[in-house]
Amino acid sequence: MALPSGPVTTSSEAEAALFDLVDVYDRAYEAAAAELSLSPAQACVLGRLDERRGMGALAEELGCDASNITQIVARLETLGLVTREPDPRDRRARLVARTPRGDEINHRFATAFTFARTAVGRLSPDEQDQLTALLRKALG
Amino acid sequence: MALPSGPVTTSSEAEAALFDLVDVYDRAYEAAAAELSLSPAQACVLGRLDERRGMGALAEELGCDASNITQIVARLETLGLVTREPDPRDRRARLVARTPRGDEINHRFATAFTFARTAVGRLSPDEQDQLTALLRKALG
DNA sequence: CAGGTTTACTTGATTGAATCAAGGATCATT
DNA sequence: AATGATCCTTGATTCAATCAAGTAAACCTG
Repeated sequence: MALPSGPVTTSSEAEAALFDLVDVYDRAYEAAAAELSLSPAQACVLGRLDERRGMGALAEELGCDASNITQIVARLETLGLVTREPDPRDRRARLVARTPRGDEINHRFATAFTFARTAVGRLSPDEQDQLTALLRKALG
Repeated sequence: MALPSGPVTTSSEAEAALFDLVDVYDRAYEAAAAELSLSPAQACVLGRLDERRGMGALAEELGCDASNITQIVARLETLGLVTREPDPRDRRARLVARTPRGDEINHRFATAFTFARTAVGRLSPDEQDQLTALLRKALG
C-alpha cells in the first residue's frame, strides 16, 4: 500500500476533507487492483486501452517515461491481458490492445473499484451537481 | 511520477471530477516532495513527526508493514532529517523525531505543497463549507 | 536518393517502495 | 525462571520509476 499523500498541516476543514477523500480513493483503487492481482499501475494502463494505441501515447497521457510503459505493458503481456503488435503504418511503433481476458479483467476491476461510484451515490442528483461545480471551481 | 489512479469508466460528471481532483492532488504532492529531493513516502513520514513517536505507531497510522517504515526512516536518518533514539521506557522500541533540519525541510515542504490550500482558496467561505459537507457525506 | 536528424521503442542499470519470512532483543505474564 | 508476545531489523523479492544508451524506422533536406 502506498503511503498517503499528506497531511502536512491541514489548516482548514475543507483541506482535511480533500485529504481524506484522496487517501480513501487511492487506497480503494489499490485494493480493487489487488483483488485482481494487479498493481495500481497495471490496472491504470489496462484501463486506458479501450482502444488500441501506441506506447508513446500511453506514456504521454500518463506523464511518465516511455521505458516505464514498456515495462508495465510487458508484464501485462506476460499475464495475457494485452497484446503488443507492430503498427502496420509505422514499423517503429507498437500498438497495444487488450486481449479478451484483458477486457474481462478490466471489467472486473471496474466493478471492484466501487469507491467513486459509491461516494457519489450517497449524494442526491442536486448535490452531485454542486459537488462537481465546487470541485471544478477549486481545480481552477 | 506514480501513474494516476483511474479513470476506469467514469459514468458521471461527479466521478470524473473526483478523479481529476485525486490525480492533480497526488501529482502536486509528488512535485512538492521532489522540489525538496524527497520521495512522497519520505515527505509523508516526515510530516507525521510533529511529535516524536515509535516506528510501530507510524506503521499503524500509515497502514503499512513495520519493515517499510524501518527502510524509509533509515533514509531520512541518512539525510539528517530524523533521529532514531532508544525509548528509555522500552528498550525494544525506537523513538523517531525530526532534527532541526528535518523541521526546516518539513516546513518548506508544507509551503511547497500549495495545492490543497490554493484549491480551497478559490472557493468562498460558504462554498468551502458546502464542499466539506458534501465530501463528508460522500465519504459516508 | 544519400546523409543526417528525429521519432518510437527497448535495454540495462539504479533507486526506492512495499511485502513477506525470519530472527534478535526486550518486555510481560505466569 | 520460562513462555509467549511485542518492537523492530534484516534479507530476499517484486515492481515502479527514471536515466542513459542503443536500435530501427521514418522523415527531411539538400
